[in-house]
This record gives sequence, C-alpha cells and structure tokens, in this order.
Amino acid sequence: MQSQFKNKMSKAEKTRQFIIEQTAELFNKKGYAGTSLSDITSATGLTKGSIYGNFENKDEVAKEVYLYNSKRLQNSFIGQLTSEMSTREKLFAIVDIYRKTWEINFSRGGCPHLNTAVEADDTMPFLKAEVAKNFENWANQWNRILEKGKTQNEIIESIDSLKYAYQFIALIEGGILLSKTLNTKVHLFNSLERIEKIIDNELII
Amino acid sequence: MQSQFKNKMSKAEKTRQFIIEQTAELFNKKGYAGTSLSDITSATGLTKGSIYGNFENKDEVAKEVYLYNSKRLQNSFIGQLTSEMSTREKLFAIVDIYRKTWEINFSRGGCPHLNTAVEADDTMPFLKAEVAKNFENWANQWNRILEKGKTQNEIIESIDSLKYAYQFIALIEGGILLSKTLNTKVHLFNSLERIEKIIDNELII
DNA sequence: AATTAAATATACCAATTGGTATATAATTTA
DNA sequence: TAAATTATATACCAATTGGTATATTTAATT
Repeated sequence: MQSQFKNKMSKAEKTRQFIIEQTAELFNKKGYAGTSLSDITSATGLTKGSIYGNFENKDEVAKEVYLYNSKRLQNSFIGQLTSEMSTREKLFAIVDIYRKTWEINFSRGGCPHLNTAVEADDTMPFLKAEVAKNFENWANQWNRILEKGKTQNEIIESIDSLKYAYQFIALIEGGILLSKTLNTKVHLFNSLERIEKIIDNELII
Repeated sequence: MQSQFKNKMSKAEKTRQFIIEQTAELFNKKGYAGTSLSDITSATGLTKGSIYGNFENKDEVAKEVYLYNSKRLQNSFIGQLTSEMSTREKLFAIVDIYRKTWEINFSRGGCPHLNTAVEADDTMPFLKAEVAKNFENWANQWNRILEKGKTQNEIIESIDSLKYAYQFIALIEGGILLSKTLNTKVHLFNSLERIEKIIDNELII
C-alpha cells in the first residue's frame, strides 16, 4: 500500500495519501472526535493550509482514513487463499490470519471496524454507513466460500451460510474487544478456536 | 436506581445523582471526548459552577456515568435467577434477558461496556480499568453458575467454565456491535441462539 | 428566626477548536 | 525557461473547549 504507484501520483495525490497514512493509526487509537486538527498537523508535519488544500474538512480525512484502515485489513488476506485449497483449508486459513495479525493490529489500536462502528454509531451517519457496508461485505466473503463449498460437496447443503458468517464475525469482534480491554490475546484466540470447532462440527461434510 | 433513598440524600448527593442520570445516555451515545461541558449543562439545566461543585472534573463525571450505566445493566438481572431454577434454566434465563432488553439498550446507545472499552482503550486508562473489571466480573458470574452446576451434577465436570464464559461474552458483544451497526436485532439474536446451542450441546449433562 | 454552612450561578479565563483568505512557494505545462 | 497552475504556509477568525474565582442563593443547624 505505502508506496505503490507513488511515481504515478501527482504531488497532491501523494500528499493526500501521506496525510492518510500518517494519521491512520492516530484516528484508530484516539477516535474521530478525539483527534484534533493540530494532532493531524503535528503527525504529518504539514500545516492546516495543506490539510485543507487536500481535504474538504476533517470529516473527509476521517472517512478516507477509515477506508484506508479497512483496506489494510483486507490486504492481509490477499494471497492467503488459493484455488487448490479445500474449503476447510480456506476457512482455517482465514481464522489463522487473525492469529498472525493480532500483534500488529493490536499495536495499531485494534480493529478499525469495531472502533469506527462504536464511535460513529450515534454521531457520524456517513461513517456508520461505511462500516455497515464493510460488515456486510465481510459476511458475504465467508458466505461465498461456504456456498462454493456446498457445490463442491465439502459443506453441508442445509446450513444457513450467512448466519454462520455473522456468528463468526461476532466472535472475532467480541474476541478483539476482550483481548484489547484485558490486554491478552487469549480471548481472541479462544473465539477463534470456537470458530474452528463450529466449522469442523457443523459445516464440513 | 432513579429515586431510591432520594429522601436520605443531601442536596449535593441528589444533584450529583441527577447530573449522572441526565447525562448517562448522552455519554453512552456521543462518547466521552464527544460530550462537552455545555452538553452536560444543557442536558441538566444546571451551570458549570454546579457541575464543578459536585465533580472534580469532566473525567469524574465520565467515570461515574459509566459506573451508573453498568449498574443499570446489572440491575436488569436482579430477580431473574432464583435458587429453584436448574442450571440450564438459569443460563437460558440470562440469555433471554439480552433479548428482552435489546430495545431499551439499543435506544440508549447500546452496551456501555462495549462503547466505553472501545473509546477508553488507548486514551483513558482509568476508564479502561473499570471496564476491564466489569468484563472480568461478568465472566466470573457465568463461571460461578457453571461451577455450581458441576457440583449439582448438571454441568459436565471436565469443561473449562471460564473459557466458555468469555466465548459467550464475545458472542454477545459482537452481536450487539453488528445489530447496532446494521440496525437489526437479528445478529444479536443469532449470537444468543449460538450460546444456547453451545449450552445444550456441550455443557449440560 | 438568625447564623452558619453548603450549593449554585455569574462572569470570567487562557487555550484550543475547526476553518478560511491570502500570500508564497513549488510544480507542470507550453 | 517563462507562464500558468497547483500546492503549501502564514496569519488570522469566531466559536467553543475545560476550568476557576467569586458572588449569590439556598438549605441546615442552633
């Protein structure tokens, strides 16, 4: 993400990207209400003029930062699933990504979906809508894998894929919440184990 | 909560309580960074002088509001469990409380533990510590019921009660998150169903 | 009822908030 | 390389922030 296509970018595009990258962790940790414009200027070394030359207002920065953060998460999945894998292998690979990325996600302030959803919920409808979209996409990704698994006779036909998808997401987000608050990865890992158990006991033929 | 012992309270104690009650929903919805002192004064009809006469600073209001909100949740459990109930009945009764209280909790801004944990995590250590305590207490409550169930030969001896407790909490908090963000109770209810399934399939003798 | 003590309101404070108009500097384009 | 364009910095703005000293009102005690 950081510097791909940077050569093709105009100065403004680069600066825009730079601002987003430099404030992404800040927003994820301190929240949108908690991150001030002076936080942004001191994190980037730029001035207000430059920020407002590249973004309409603070809300636009917030939105782009959230989109950037959620893209970052998505990117950690790229290349992890190959078409040769069985459905079970795919599902377990996904679960394992959360184990592998815990440390880095933890140090960057935790899951941006969780953080943004909670803060935006009653105060920033435009952001809430973005998170909602991402949760739905996320559920659809689980769903697609399961549905494909059905056609390949690897997943039990009668199960409600989407219902399982949302249970998995709930377990992951709840696990992240507990692990961040109680400062130990065991709760997230505990949730992930549960997901694996469900997969083996209820989904796989 | 609202007016018990109000007669025994001094004027200051009443005002303190009044401020907490009037701003509880506000803080839960807008967050601690998002709720300003003028929000507090206009919600209460009081002046800054009165607020600062009863609280040391905004942080103390925030902390007391969180304690009040979490007490409110606890209160919805009072009287729901009786000693005549079987362990299974107790567990199912708890799960059902989340169904029954969804509407009211939803309209008040969602779960204060979830909201506070997410915001306080990287910014307000004194609040984070309070939430951590509450999560642990919550897990211990599940744990106690399960452990007692073991002694009564209702729960399988070999299971790790606390591990199940944290899975249940993860499912509930994750479900609340999804339901709030996607504006439908089905996700929370979906998580609650999962908890019931786990109870019947893995815990009950 | 008068005095004392406690609670609340008023009026202020410096610092910070998000945001803008304009000047200056740096890139592109011709 | 000069002109046109774009990007960034400076200096400002009114409004709001959390907080305080002091005056005033209200309640408790004698």
